[in-house]
Amino acid sequence: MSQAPVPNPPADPEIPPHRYTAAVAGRIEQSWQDRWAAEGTFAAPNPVGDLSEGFAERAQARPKLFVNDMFPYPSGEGLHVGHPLGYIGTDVYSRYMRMLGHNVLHTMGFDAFGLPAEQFAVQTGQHPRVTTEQNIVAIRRQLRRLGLDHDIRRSVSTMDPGYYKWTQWIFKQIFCSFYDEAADAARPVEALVSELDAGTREPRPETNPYGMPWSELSAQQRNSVVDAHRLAYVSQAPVNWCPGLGTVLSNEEVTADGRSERGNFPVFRRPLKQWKMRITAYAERLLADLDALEWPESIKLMQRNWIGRSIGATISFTSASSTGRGPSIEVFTTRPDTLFGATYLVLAPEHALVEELTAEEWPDGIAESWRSHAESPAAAVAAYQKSSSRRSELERQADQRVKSGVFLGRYATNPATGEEIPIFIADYVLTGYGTGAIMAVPGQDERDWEFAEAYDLSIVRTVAPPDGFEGKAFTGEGPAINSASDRLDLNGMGVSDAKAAMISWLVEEGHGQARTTYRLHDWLFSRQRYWGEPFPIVYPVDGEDVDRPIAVPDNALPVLLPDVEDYSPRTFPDDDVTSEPEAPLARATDWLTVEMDLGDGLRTYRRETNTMPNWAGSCWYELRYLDPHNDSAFCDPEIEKYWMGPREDGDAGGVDLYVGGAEHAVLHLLYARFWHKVLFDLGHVSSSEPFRRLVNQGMLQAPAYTDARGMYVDASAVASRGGGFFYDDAAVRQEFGKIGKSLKNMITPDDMFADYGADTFRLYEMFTGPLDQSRPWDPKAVIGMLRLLQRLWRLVIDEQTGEVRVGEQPADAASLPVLHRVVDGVRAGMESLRFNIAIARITELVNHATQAYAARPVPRSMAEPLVLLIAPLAPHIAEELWSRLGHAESLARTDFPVADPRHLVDEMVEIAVQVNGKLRGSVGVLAGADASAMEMTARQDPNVRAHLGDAEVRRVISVPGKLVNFVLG
RNA sequence: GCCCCCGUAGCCCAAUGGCAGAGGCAGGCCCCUUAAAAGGGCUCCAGUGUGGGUUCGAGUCCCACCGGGGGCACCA
Repeated sequence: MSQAPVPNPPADPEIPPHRYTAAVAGRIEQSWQDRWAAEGTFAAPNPVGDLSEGFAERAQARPKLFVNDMFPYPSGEGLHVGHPLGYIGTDVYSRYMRMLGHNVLHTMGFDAFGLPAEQFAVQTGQHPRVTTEQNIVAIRRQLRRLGLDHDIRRSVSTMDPGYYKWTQWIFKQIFCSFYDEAADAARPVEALVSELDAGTREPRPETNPYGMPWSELSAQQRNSVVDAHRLAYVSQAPVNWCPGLGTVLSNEEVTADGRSERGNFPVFRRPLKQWKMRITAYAERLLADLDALEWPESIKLMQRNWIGRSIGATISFTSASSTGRGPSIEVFTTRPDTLFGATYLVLAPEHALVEELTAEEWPDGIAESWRSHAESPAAAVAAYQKSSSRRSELERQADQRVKSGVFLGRYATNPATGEEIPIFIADYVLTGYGTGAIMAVPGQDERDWEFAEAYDLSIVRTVAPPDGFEGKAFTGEGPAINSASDRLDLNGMGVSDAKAAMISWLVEEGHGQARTTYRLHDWLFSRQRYWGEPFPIVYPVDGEDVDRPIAVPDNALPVLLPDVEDYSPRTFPDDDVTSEPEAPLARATDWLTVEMDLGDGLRTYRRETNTMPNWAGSCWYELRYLDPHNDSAFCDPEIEKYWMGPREDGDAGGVDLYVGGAEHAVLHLLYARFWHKVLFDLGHVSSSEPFRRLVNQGMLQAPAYTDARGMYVDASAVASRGGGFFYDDAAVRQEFGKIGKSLKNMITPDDMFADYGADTFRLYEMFTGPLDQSRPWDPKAVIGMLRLLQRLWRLVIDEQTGEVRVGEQPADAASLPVLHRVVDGVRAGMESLRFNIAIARITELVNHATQAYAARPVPRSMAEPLVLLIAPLAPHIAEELWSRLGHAESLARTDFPVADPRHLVDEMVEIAVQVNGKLRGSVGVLAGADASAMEMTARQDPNVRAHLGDAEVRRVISVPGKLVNFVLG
C-alpha cells in the first residue's frame, strides 16, 4: 500500500498543499490501520494450536515478549485522554521490542461484568449485555484509532460464555482443592480424602468439631470435614454488608472509614452465610514471592502491609468458674515477653466463648464502673454486644480511643504470675484478627493503658523505660523488669531475648506456642448481584446431603447467566443494618432448580444464586489471551510455558510487562496472584506468578475552571487572554483535577484525533513525563508535538510538490555524532520507559537536520534512521514516510537503529577546570586524554593560573572527559 | 499517629556524585504573509523547597524540617 501522495484539498490556499496537517494525519493513520489489520502485522504466533501459523518463520528463532495492560471496564462514557496513557506506553515499548527482534504479544480485552452496567440496565430497561457490547464496540474503535499494536484475534471479554466457562472451571479447581501444609501447596480434595481414608492424614483440628477420628465419622460428618478444608468454602461469619449496594463486599472493597469503595455507602459487620476463598493459606507465599518481582516498591509495600504478618505467640489462659475450672482462653500476642505484665484479658464482643464465660452474677466487691450499671453480667454483655454490632465501622472510627468494655464477672490465671486477672469484652479487640482475644499489658501497650485507666486496672511495667520517660505505655526497647517467678526469670533481657525465652518456657509448660498471624482475611467471594459469573454450584434440595454445595460437572459448564425480569440488586436505605441480602438470580425461577445425575441418580438441585465478584474475571485473563479460542482448556500448557514460563531457575515467570493504575494494588493484583498460585500448585501453569514486571502509569489531570460562584464551567469554552482565563468574558479560576464530567473538563481521544491526529496525541501523552508519573494535561501544549511531526515530514517530503526530497549523498561529518548520540539516547529512553527523553532526543535530531540541511536534501542515511527511531512512538507517520522512501514492507519488524560507538565520542571535548571545586575555566582536550595531559592543559588556562597563584596544589582530581579540579593546600 | 513517593525557569520536564538545561508549552523579538497562525528563526527566564552533614566536588548520598500526593490506621 504505497499510497499515492495524499491529495491535500487545502481549505486555506495559503497552506502548502502537502503540509502534514491533522487532516492529512487522519487519512494516513486510518489507511495504515487498515493495512495492519489486513496484513495481520501484529499477529503473534503461538508455538502450537490455532494461532500457530507463522511460528517457524516469525517467532521460533526470536526471544518472546508478552506485554499486557490492565484491561478497561467498558463504561458508557468511552475513554478520556487519561485512559490511553498506559496503553500507549505499552504500545511504544512493544513496537520497540518487536523492532529489536522479539516475538511480541500485546493484548487487550474487556472487564465486562460490573455494577455500572447493571445500574444502567435498570435505568434504561436494556439488558446489561446489550449496553456493554455497545460500549465495547465504541472503545474498540477508539483503541484502533490510536494505532495500538494489539493482536486483535486474542481480545477477550469476561462476560462471554466462552470466557466465563473457564472462570467457572477455575473456581471449581479451587473449590476442589485443599491446602496441604506439608507440601506447602494446594492439592486436589480427592487426595485429601484418600489420605484420610488410608489413615495417613488426620483432619485439620478446626475442620472436625465432632471429637472423633475420621474413621468413626458418619458420611455427612466426613462431608463437612472435607468441605471445611476446601480453598473455596461457604461460611457463616461476620462479613461486610452494604445495604446501600444491596450486597456484601470483601475487606479490600471497604475503605478505612468503613464505607464501600464504590458508591461510598456505609458498611456493617454482620454474620451471614457467604462464599469465601482461602487466600490466607497463601499469605506466606504471597509475601515471600513479592521479593523477586520487578514491581514498584510502593506496591510491594502495600501488599506487605495488607498481608500484615505478625510474629508472636498464642498463650492459653485458664479461666475459673463458680464450679471450678472454666474454658481456657487462647490469646495472640506479638509481645510474649510482657506476659508478667498482663493484668487482664479482653475478648472481642463476638468471641465464641463470651456466653460461656459470662458469670451468673457480679462478684462481690467490684467497682461500680465494672458493673456497667447492669444488674447482671449477662445483661451488661447483651447490651454491649447489641450496641457494638449496631455501630457501623464509621461510628467505631469516630469514637476511636474512647475505650469501653464490660467485665464478664470471671477471672483467668496468668500462667507466668499465677495471679487471677479479670476478663473483659471490648470492641477495641477485633474478632477477625489473631484469636479474637488479647492479654492486656497496659505497661507496654497504649490501647491497653487507656482501657486500664478507664477501668482502674492495675498496670505493671515489664520493660524498663529510659530515664526521664514521662509517657504512659512504653513500647520501645529496654531491659525486662518485674518479670521473674520461681520458674522463669527474664529480668535484664532485651525484648527479643525475652521473647525467645518466654516462648520456650510456654512451650515447655504447655501454655502456648510460637505463632504467626496475618492481617489478611479470607476473600469474601459471593455477591448479591445480577451482572456477574454464576457459581458452578448446586445444592441437593433433599436427602442426607441437603444443602451441601456440590460442583456441577465440567461438561455442564458454562453455567449460563439466565435472563431475569429485573436486574437490579435489592438495595436498602444506607443505614438499614437489619436488612438481608437478596440475590437477583433468585428471581430466575425456571433456572433456579435443575434435575441432574451427579452420580447417585437423577435428583433435584437448587442452584447457587450468588454471583462472583467483579474481580473474578480479571484473576486469570492474561492466561486466556494466550489461547483465547481453546474450548478444551483455559490455556494449552505448552502455550502458557512459551509466553509466561520461567526463564531460568528461580524465575517466577509471568507477563513480561504489565501496566496499569496503582489503585489495584491490593485488589486485583493480590487476587490474581492467588489464583495463579493455585493453578501453579495444581500443575496447570508453569509460572508461579502472573506478572513478572509491573509498572503503574501516572494519572493525568486536566485544567478545570470555576466561576465567581465556585461552579465548574465547560473547560473547552474557556479562553486564555493576557495571563487570565475567561468564560463568556467573565474571569474564571483555573485548577487541575481528575478528568471527567464532574469537573466539566472531559477531553476525549476523539477530540485529539480530529484536531491533531493519533500520532501527535501519542507523542504528547508520552512526552509530558515518565510513564509512571502523574502530570497535568495541558491542551495548549499539544501543538508542540504536531510541530515536531511537521518538521519531520518536511525533511522527507516537499510541502509544495509532495515529492520525496531526500538525497543519496553521505551525511555531513558533523551530523554523525548527533545521529548516533540520539540513537543511543532514544534506546535508553525506550528501555527505561522514559519515552519523554526519547522524544527529546528525536526532537534534537529533527532540529539539527532541519538546520543543517535547510537548503539541500537530507541524506537518506540520516532520514531513514530518523524515521525508524520515531516509529514506535508515531507509527503511522513513520510507516508512511518509510513507504515513500521506497520500502514495500511495513517497518514493524525492521531493525531498530544501532548507535556506532565510534561516533559517540567526540575527538575534542570541553572539560571544566575547577579550583577548590569552583569553576574557573574550561579547556578543550583530546577525548582520550589521560589525567596528566588534562592537568597540563588545564594549567595553561589564564584564569585557572590566576586562581592557582603560588599556592600549593595538594591534590588534583581528573575525571576523563569531564573535568580537572585543583585542590589547594 | 505510622509508612511510602515527589519538590529544578511562569508551566511540563532533562541532567552514570563532575560546567544546572536536553526537549516542549507560554512570553518577547524577527522572517514569511494583505492579514493571521497550528509556518520558520532568534531570545528572555531558575542555582535545584528550607537548614545541617558527608565529599576535592551534592539537584543527585545522609539527617531534620516545610510543602504536595498516596497508602495504612484500636491488627494485640
